Amino acid sequence: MLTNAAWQKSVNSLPFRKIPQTFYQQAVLNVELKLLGKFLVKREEETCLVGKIVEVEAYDARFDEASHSFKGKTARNKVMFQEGGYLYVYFIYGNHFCCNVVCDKKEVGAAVLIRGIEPVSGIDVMSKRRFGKKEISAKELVNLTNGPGKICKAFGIRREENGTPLFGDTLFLAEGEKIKTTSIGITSRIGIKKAKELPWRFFIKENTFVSAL
DNA sequence: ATCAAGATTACCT
DNA sequence: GGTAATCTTGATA
Repeated sequence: MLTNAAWQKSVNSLPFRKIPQTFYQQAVLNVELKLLGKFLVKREEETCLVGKIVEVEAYDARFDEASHSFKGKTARNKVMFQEGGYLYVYFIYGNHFCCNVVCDKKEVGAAVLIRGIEPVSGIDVMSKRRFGKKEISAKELVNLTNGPGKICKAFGIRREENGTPLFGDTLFLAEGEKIKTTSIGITSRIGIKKAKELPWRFFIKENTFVSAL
């Protein structure tokens, strides 16, 4: 186990520029658009897991019946009502965790679901968690993090990570690739029954780690 | 106390 | 393309 000072030093020496909390405190659709191409970074004891965000969906308490926050604050969704910059993690279908980036001001109740990630570093750790082995086939690789539940499994994001500040040192977002407007696809969101008409799913076109067309 | 729904995934034909 | 698995949550009584 690293000492606190050594930990701090190793975090600061990473080749990633951490996104400040103020970034998250703007309108959810603005944040959502800029999330594409950024890196999700998770520091663990032995490794550093990194992945590029390639698919996202916005949810908003104010005009969006599909959002967990639509009917107001509850024990489950209260993190969504904090000011932007925290991770909202929920458990679904008795099996899976999904993670969201909380946006906008306090009490707004808006967040962006991370649906697709292109693995960059720590792939053997992700593989072990998803498939129980470090070596995986090409077919397994494309299935590693191309869905919200798969991402949380691979990155080890569970109940304990709910409410984690994204401006801390263990789990954060970092500057990534600039994505051209022309290579961004926009559709309605996946897997919901209400508010299907809202075109709030953004993804990087042609990227293999997008969960669906 | 009971119950139905759910921001998914894996596996089947 | 279809569906079973699995259990937490929030609503209702």
